[in-house]
Amino acid sequence: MKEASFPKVSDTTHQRREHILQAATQVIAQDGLSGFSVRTVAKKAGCSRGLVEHYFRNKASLLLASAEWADEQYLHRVNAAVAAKTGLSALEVRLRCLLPYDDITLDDWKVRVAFWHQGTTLTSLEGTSNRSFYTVYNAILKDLKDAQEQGEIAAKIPVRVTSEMLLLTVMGLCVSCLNNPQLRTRKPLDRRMTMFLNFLKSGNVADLEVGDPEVEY
Amino acid sequence: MKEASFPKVSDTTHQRREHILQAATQVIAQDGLSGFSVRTVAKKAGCSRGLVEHYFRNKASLLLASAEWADEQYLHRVNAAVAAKTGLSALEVRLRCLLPYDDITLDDWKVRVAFWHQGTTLTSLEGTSNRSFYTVYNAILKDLKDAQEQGEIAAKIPVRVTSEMLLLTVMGLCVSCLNNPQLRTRKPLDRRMTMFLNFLKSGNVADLEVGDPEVEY
DNA sequence: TTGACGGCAGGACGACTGTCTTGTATAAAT
DNA sequence: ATTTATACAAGACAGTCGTCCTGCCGTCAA
Repeated sequence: MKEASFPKVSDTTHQRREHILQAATQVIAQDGLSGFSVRTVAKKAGCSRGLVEHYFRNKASLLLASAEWADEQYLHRVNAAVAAKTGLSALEVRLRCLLPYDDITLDDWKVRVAFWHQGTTLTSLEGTSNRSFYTVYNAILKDLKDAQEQGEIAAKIPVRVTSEMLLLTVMGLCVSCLNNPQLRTRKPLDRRMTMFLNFLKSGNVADLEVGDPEVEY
Repeated sequence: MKEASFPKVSDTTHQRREHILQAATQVIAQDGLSGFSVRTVAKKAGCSRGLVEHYFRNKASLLLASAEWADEQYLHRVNAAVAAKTGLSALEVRLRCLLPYDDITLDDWKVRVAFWHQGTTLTSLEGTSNRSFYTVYNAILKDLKDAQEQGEIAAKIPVRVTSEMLLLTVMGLCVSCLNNPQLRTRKPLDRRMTMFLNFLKSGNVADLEVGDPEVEY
């Protein structure tokens, strides 16, 4: 076998690749897809165009790799945060990892929306967005099932549709935060977070309201 | 007063402007923002670059006008569909107008996502997206209040947070449809629609489930 | 009849794009 | 020691971009 004798991909090589991908997602978050070019990514990464082209066949594959990398990064973060938690407490940190409490998660959502948009044109990106949706969905579903087994929530709650609705709502909330600076501050987000959890525990819409709304529309 | 003697904006002038705006949103829906240029819009509208530049100072203002136009178009459609309805039935058609049942509403969401993305960079677009969100929110809120007065839903349902959650969920659902072709067909959308409505009427999560899910994740 | 002017078309230009290509330096394989 | 392959840099090029600019044509004012 020839492959076995080939030198393993060195650490620095892998690191440089990741470095470029990080730069790429930063460019997208800061300047959008219109500011995303091989040159700007190279500049952000502090290297030459040649290097970027060396690691990525062309612009499209750089974009695809960036989408996958951004997704992985989120999964790493959430897995570290959830740690050994299960049930409702796991669900809570999982959702909190999504909410744009800081600039990092806000940039995450900017990047996600960028890829959603790009996915409407470039079909190769469709799969990535879709896969990451179902990854989060399944994680939430498992949390809810655990919560049910542990008796944290009622047994008659339909976990599948509830998981989906929860995720969809959080998605809607996060993209709303993108163009509403008022919304993406600690208090409004926390209020909605406790709303969701109380709602799950009681299972009744009447218990949705938690305190006064912080903004009047 | 000099303005009074000026000839009114002729119908053809106004129509040509709208024609260009329609072409612009079509370009965005079909080819995305990366395919959106003065030249491509002109070609789609069947006129010259000069004409586009004549009606719109520059590319940015064309983009902004397109965002506002797309928003108006949706409002016209939904107002015509809602007509004299009130309460839950009004709410239902309002939400159904959002769901991507056909290519028109699907393109609508493509365009919306495009502007969300653009809004993360171009702050002049932020306001438009935000305003249109609260327009829909207020409409839903009114429907829910009416439904409450008419006794269609329980009096103790907190209408404000419920309206918000409903809208956020639908937003999340619609963007999910963008990169999940399975989801944007009649049956899955209808199932979720009746879920939402049943949920409002009963007010209990336990009643969320409606039939079997059409897709297993 | 002359002149002004708005609707409209398209040329010109400099900036930027993705990609192809050639270059050099370093390290591994023979 | 010499070949081979890889890591990396940057020049060249053809194309597209937004915008400015000039010009044509029709209409209305004087």
